Amino acid sequence: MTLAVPKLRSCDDCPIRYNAVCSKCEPSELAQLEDIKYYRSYAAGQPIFFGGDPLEFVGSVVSGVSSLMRTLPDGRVQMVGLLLPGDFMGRPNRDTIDCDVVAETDVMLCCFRRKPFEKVINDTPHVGQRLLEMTLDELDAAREWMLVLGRKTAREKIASLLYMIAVRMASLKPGETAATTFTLPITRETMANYLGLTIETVSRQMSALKKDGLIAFDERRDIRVPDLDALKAETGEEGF
Amino acid sequence: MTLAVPKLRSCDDCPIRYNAVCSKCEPSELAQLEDIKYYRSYAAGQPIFFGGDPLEFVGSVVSGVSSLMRTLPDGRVQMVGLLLPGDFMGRPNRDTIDCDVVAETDVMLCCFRRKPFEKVINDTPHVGQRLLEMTLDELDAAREWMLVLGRKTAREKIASLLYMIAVRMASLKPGETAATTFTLPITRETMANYLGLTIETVSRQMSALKKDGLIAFDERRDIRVPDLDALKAETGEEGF
DNA sequence: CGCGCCTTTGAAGAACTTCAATCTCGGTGG
DNA sequence: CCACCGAGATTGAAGTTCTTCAAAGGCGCG
Repeated sequence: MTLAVPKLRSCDDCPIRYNAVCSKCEPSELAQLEDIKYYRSYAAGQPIFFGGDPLEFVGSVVSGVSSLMRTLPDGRVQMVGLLLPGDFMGRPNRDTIDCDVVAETDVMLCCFRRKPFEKVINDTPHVGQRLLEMTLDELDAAREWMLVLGRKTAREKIASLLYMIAVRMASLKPGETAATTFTLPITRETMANYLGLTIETVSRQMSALKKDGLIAFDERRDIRVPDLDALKAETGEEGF
Repeated sequence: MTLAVPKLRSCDDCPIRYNAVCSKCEPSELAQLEDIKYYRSYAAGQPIFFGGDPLEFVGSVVSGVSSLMRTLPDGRVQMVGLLLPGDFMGRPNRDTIDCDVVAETDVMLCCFRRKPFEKVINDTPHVGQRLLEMTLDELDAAREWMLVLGRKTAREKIASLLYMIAVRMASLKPGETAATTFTLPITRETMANYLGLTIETVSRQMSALKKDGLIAFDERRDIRVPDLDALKAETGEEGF
């Protein structure tokens, strides 16, 4: 199921060299990581981890987008994280993974077997420090998302998701602060599972935002935002 | 507004010595922390931080319960974290705090000015390692909560909150795995703000759970759970 | 061309909120 | 001592939002 492993070899050429968990590493630390790293690729739609499975490796998203999801016994699903290039997957000192992880687009990972990675964390300072920073940022994002899930209307939820994706996709290309056009990396169903809505409500609100001129799209995935501030005003986060 | 500062002095006697951010410290590390620590107390209802304020100190909850909350410009509120004894507040390498923090009960904190605390993290391994562990646990909890907020019914939300509090309160007293009686540290309004509900819905569902014999209470805060498994079955997390 | 997947749209129904009234209890002052 | 007051909590009725159920449209692929 995995795609052909790409030829990337040196960390120097890596697109996430300065965002990922390795970004604070000194040359000697980087060499240790480079020794134990390996790449894996997944096609869009493929599972990367199943919740409850032994956590054999951890790693960084090099390219593509993947999701973390939690599932209730009766099948209800909630997405709990969106991993873009640079984001880290898995956690040290934990034998099993607690979420399903899915490749939303074609994904390439830079992986480390968990035990050797834990050794690097214990023996050197900068990987653990960077991982702490990244984890704190993710915690902030999760809390922001709790506000969206708990207190926003369907329309505000959609606007918040689109706005977040516009900003995060843009931040991957240095120079831009927010993209006015982007391709949604996820389906309507995944959007619904992010927002705690049904697919029908997502569709209706997307149509409503389109009718109101806040977004435009013909192909269902290619979104254009004529006025990013106007979209932001729909998120409920703006003063007035 | 702060209460009289209590007389706790030595870390050896500290009730959270083996849970908190200092729990992995070796004697020399503990001595560094002990040098810079100081205590603060807050009465129930008092604010500890306002979102956006400069983050002058970080610290651990020694006793009591406090909440993290986010607020939308129009006044909608969502609680995004519940801090029990041992939990850590604030984050290193961040100049401002992004949530309001409120004392739900009388609270005592063991505080460190942020800059010296950052120095300890940079100079010694075990505080940062422990903080990473704790942050990862909080991230797991936040994601669990996203599932509650996004996909559970009002009844399941209430059951989930009560169950979580029963388990977490019990885990503070070694030996118990879950308490069958406990005092709710929060008002109905705070419960509503945790669960993304209105106060009326919380009240109705509490009454319904009481009528169904899943919980009992006379005083509004003192909850008894006759059958913890039966309560868990109402959370939606059980197989069937 | 026809099938399947994803999406959109409509209509009916359920869950939760809103608005409003009442209740309980602890504290305060007459 | 007791009546009153206010904050928190409960309960009822009406209203809104979102979901559920149902049908149909669009697009890619064999």
